[in-house]
Formats: sequence, C-alpha cells, structure tokens
Amino acid sequence: MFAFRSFRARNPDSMSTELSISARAMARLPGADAGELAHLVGLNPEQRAAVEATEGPVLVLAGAGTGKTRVLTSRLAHLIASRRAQPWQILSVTFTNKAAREMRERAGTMIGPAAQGLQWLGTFHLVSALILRRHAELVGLKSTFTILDMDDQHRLLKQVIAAANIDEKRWTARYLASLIDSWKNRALSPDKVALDEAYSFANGKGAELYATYQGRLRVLNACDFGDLLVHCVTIFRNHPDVLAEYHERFRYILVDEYQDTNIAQYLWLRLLAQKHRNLCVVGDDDQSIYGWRGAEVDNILRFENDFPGAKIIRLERNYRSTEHILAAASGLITANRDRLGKTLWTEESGGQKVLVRGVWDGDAEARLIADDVETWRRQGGRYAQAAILVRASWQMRAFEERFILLGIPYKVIGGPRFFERAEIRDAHAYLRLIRSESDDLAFERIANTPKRGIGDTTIAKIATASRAAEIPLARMAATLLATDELKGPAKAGLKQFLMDLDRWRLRSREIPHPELAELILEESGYTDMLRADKGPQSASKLENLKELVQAMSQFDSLAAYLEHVELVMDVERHEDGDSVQISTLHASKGLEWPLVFLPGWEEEVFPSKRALDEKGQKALEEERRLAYVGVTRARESARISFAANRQIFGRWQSVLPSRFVDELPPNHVEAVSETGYFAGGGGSAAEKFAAYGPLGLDVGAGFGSGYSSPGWKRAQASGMGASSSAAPIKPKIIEGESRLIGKSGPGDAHFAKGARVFHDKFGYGRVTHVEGAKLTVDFEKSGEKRVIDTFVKAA
DNA sequence: TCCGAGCCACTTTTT
DNA sequence: GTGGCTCGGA
Repeated sequence: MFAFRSFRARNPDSMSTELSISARAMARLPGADAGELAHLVGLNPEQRAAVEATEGPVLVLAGAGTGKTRVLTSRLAHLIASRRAQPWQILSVTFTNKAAREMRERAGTMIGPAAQGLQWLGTFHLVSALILRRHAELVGLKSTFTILDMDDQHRLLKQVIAAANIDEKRWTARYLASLIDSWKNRALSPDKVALDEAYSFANGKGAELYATYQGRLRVLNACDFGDLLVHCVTIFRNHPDVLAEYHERFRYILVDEYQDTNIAQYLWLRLLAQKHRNLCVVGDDDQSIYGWRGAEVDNILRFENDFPGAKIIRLERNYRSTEHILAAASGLITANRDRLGKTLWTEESGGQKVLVRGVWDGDAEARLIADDVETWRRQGGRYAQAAILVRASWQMRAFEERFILLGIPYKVIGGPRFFERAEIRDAHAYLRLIRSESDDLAFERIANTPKRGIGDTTIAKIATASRAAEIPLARMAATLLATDELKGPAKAGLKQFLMDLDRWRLRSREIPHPELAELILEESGYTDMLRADKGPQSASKLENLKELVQAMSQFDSLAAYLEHVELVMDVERHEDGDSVQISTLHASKGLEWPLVFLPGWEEEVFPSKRALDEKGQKALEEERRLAYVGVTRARESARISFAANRQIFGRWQSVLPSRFVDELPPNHVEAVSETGYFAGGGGSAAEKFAAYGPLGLDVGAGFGSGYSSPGWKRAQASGMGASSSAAPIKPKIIEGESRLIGKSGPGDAHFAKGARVFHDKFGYGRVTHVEGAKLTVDFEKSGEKRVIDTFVKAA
C-alpha cells in the first residue's frame, strides 16, 4: 500500500518501458516489500500464474468456484502495484453492474484509495457510453443523447410498426425488438442485415423497419442498449485516430465472463486490444447461459485462434462445494458436446449427496422447501444462507406466497427491478423532460399521468404536427395552444402542464435536485393520485418514490443521476437482514449459498420448452449449463425437486421429471419421493417415481389428466390431497403452521371476525375466520387467503 | 376523455 | 393467473 501511494504522485506519462521492466523485476523479488506482494498471497499456483501472466493474450478458464473474481482483482492489483499501469490505464469490463461493483470493492481492499482511479472499470455498456459521450457527433448524435431502456424502445417500435401499417398483432413490437437486438448483437447495420433475416419480419419489412427505427432514434437524439456497443465499434472502425487514442490509454484489458460476450463485444474488444495485445479474458464455457441474448460461446472456444500465442490457464480447483455436489454437476455437464473440458476437483471430500425429491404438485414443493428452510433455521442456520433458484420468474410466486404465509423473510434477487417500476419510470419521465424539452418519449409517457384531460386524440394531433414540423412534442404542444386546434379540457390541461414544466425547469436551477423531484411529484398531482388510489400497491409505490428521492441525493446533479439510472438499471441493495434468497438461475451466476434449492426440474419447465422449440439442441446444451450453474451454487447442500403436477397458465397439467434428473450421476445423488426412499441409478426418473404408485405419475398419465376436474379442484380447495399420496403431507403442514402460531403467540395485533384489514401483497379484505394468530381473510382483489395476523394491519 | 367488462396471448432468461 | 388490448357506454 505504502509503495503504492508514493507511486501515485508520479506523472503517468513518465512511465517508460524501462520503468516497467524494473518494476517487473521488483515484483518478482522474493524480498520485495511485503505490502506490494500482498495481492499474491494465498493464491494457488494456477491462480498465481494467471495473475502474473500480464503480457500478451491470456485466456483463464475458470470453472465454477475456482476463485475467478479473486484472480481478476489480484491481477488488477498486480498490474498497478508492479507499476505496469496506472489505474486509469486499465480497462476492465464485466457483464453486469453487480460484478463491476464487486470488482471495484475487492480491488479497493487490495490496493486502497487507488481503486478510485479505476475509471474504466464497468460493464461493456457503461464503458461504451463513456466513450460514446465523447465522440457522439461521429455517429450523428449529440453528446447529450438519452439511452432508451426496453420500455422506451418497445413503445417506439410500436409507433414504427403502426406507422408502416403492419398488423401489430401478427408482428409484435416485442418480436421486432428481439430481431433488432440480435442484429445489433452482431453489429449489423440495417443495410447489412441478410435478406432472409429481414424477411423474418412482416414479409421482408424487417430491415426497412430497423432503418426507420434508427432514423427515429437519431431524431430523438437517443440510442438503445445495443447501439452503445455498435456505435463504438463504428467509431473505432471509421476513425483510426480515435481508436489510437484508446490504444494509448488502455495498456491492459481485463474481461470477466468472456463466454457471455456477443459478436459486437468481441469486435469492440478486438479493436481495442489490437495494439498492445494485453488482453486477459476470464470465463467458463460451461457457464455460458446467455446465448439467447447473442452471447457466442464460440468467442471463448476460438480465443486461441483469434489471438495467436495466447496463454491458456485452467483453474480447476474448486473452493466452494463438497465432493458430491461437484461430482453431480460435473457428471451432468459431460452430456454436453461443445466444451473445452475441465476437471474440477476439491479437497472437501464427502458431504451431503445431492438430494432429488419428487413431490405431488407445486404447492407441495413450496411446502417442502419452506419446511426445509425452517428446519435449517431451527438447527442454527440463517435464512440468508439458503437460496431458491428457479428457471423462470413466474415460478417464484409459489414460494413467495408460502413464505408470506409462514412469515419467513425472503428477498427476490433480480426481481421486479426498482428502476423498471411504473411509478419510478413516471417520475423519471418528468425529470427527463426537465433535463431536455425534446425528450418526446418522456413527454408521451407522462403528458396524461396523472390524468389531466390530454387523451390519445390530443397526443396524436400533437404528434402528427410535430413530426411534420420536425420539432419536439413539447414545443409543438405550445404552438398548438396558440391556435384553435385544441379545445375544452384538453386545452386547459395541456396549458397547465406546459406551464408547470416551465416553472419546474426554472426551479431546477435554484433548488437541489432531490427537492425538485419532490416538488414535481407533489405539484403534478402524482402523489395525490397514488394517495387517492386504494389499491394494494399504492402505498408501496409512494414508498418507492421516497426511496427514489433518497437515491437521487447521492448524485451531484440531476444529469448525473439520470445518466446513472439509464445505464445501471439496478440499485445498490441495502442488505436488510436475514432473508432467504429467491432468484432465477441466470441471476444466481457468480453467487453461492450453503443451502440451495433447485425446484421445478420438469420437462418443458426446465429445460424450457420455449427454448427448445426455438433453438433445439443448442438450447438444450445451454439449459444444461444452466442446470450446472444451479448445482454449483451450493456449498453444502443442493436439493433438486420436481412435481408430478403443475399449474401452468392457470391450468393443472401433469408433468414429467426433467431429463437432467436422469443425467445426474447416481453415486452422488440421493433420491427421495414423498412416499419413501429409493436407490438412484438405472431407468428413468419417471419410471422410478412412477413405481411408487402413490406419487401419482400414472394417475396423471391419462389424457386430459383429471387435475383440472371439479373433484380435483374441490379437493385442492378443501386442502385435502386428491389421492392417498397427498394425505401424508397434510399433517406436516398443519404442524408447521401451528408451530408458527405458537411462535407469534397472542400477538399485539388481534382481529375479530368481520374486521377490515390491509395486507401489503393482497390489499384490503375482511376477516372471515380467526384461529389463534391465523386469520382467514376474504381479500377484495385476491379472494380468500389464510394469513398470519402480524402481516395485516387494521384498515 | 374515461372506465369497466370481456377477450386474448402469454412467461424464459438481461445490459 | 396476469396483464394488455378493444369496445361500448357515461
């Protein structure tokens, strides 16, 4: 640290090859300042090699739990401490904001305040935006361009489609967005889109619409996520002088999760690394799970060819999981064909086998897992040590409901994200309109929110005129007010709105931006609108807006704040105590927990039917990698489960265990059905479980499986199992609940039958039945539910 | 212009 | 089971 601080004072330009060599020599001296080598302490030989191979292209194949992040941060520290580069001469790109944050934090603990100098550490999109702001004019944008999020993009595309007289039902904006995205992922401009692909939308209009969309973006002085990368690539290609500037700046390049890079990102990196060739990429082909988003596993498979002479270092020692977990995951992934191949090993022998359990239905699965969590907790574990990882977010609901019922605290990772909530986006639209009058998308979003009489027809009138005159909506609205074009409530509302905007814009120069936000939300009537709304969520929406104002105060200016939210669609989550984590498998990558639940391992759910339909074998391998990622998140215990029946689209369907269940190596798995134990190995899981008749797979095998039948529904509603198999489960639940009731005891909140109550999730309702602390409430919106009294307030 | 009723298709996964 | 959209009446 010491050596480092004194070094910071030096002029960065004085760094010469000579100094660099001497620094290198110093770093290798065993007797060198211990502080300087601190970042190498405790690394295993392979990790150390990866850290010290600073020059030339390097590919670090880092299996799950092999200390990948550690290597990256140590390498960063090493480059700086050995004086090969100043912090601002290193480009470190990650895939997610979370990873970037973690890297910055960990680098901070290693190299101290110098980590502040790591200005070029961030996601591909963040770094691209920084670069693009400086050269925006080279691609026809102003440096103040806005970055559209998916919602903006979607609305814009809808307009484009409608303007082209294409049936939006047949050809959805969503689909066009995905096509355009996939083109941008490959850095294809509208004129480069292959004919057959252009034909995949509205009989050949694909490329044309893409071009129209890009034109609209230019008029709006905006770009979408994909553009950030593509524009940079365009600039680097067409302006060698600009590229040279960045060659000079970035002496070393580090890339995390290289297996997730798409073609545009690959080109971006190749252009930037072309001169010094000090490119170090870290990744794991077995954890490539973003193919649907354009990631090319090929990038990592081909690295040696792309960068001749590349060093390849394999990190295979796993520090995370026990032997059985690792072996189960490894066994599973061997079914994949296209892989570089690694053999993970660990010194943690034994441990629990991977538990595979079959249950009757999704509810039973939620009960089982919730019970496990409570057992874990009773035995001294913490909630936060457990995670439930699902394939798709709709699967989360069952667990959330169960946890709410039992009072188990939980947190959804990557759930409905803060900045994507409607109220937050509305607030942002107001602020964006203050920042720039020409933000048409923002204008459209909030012109009539809250209602001020400016309906669709009025907006359409303004839009037509504004497009013809090529001036922003807000300005055209002002022009139209001076004419007789508009009348009645529309005119009055619009006039008031424009006056408000002007006033707020003036105020924005006088008062701090968080205060401005509060002012706008009050004066626009937005908060009043929410207060008047008695829906179950309006209270939490108001809370979110408060949180927004809070978040804003952490930035110097409104502009800085907006720039941040546009790029970092994620908010730093304050760790609020001890709660079970519920996450998608995708969002779980890079994380770990002692206890990991992997529910929903059923055909068509996981592997996902949709993925298989679209991409076939390739998707299957990706789904399998997802399974691999899931299992390798566990340190002590991985518990896979599947149900025989599941409600999909609101209908009961009988489902089969996932093929992945059968691919698990039997020696490392302990399989359990609700009715008893059986030995794993041989035969399909479906057969094995079916053999335990009561589990009921055979029952559901018949057509139109009786589970949507009235009888089944009645059985479900009455809480009784429909077959003998469900019966043994029931007592368990009752036990679980009474235990909880005992815990919450004669609580502070008592409700009588007939009392009106409010619940955060379910809204308002009336108590229909009281049983200790357990209430049955008939909710106005969501029907009858059983809840614990501490979760409702008197209303 | 607004709002409710009824119809629809839909659910991967994210910067 | 949800949310988005259309249609008809106030």
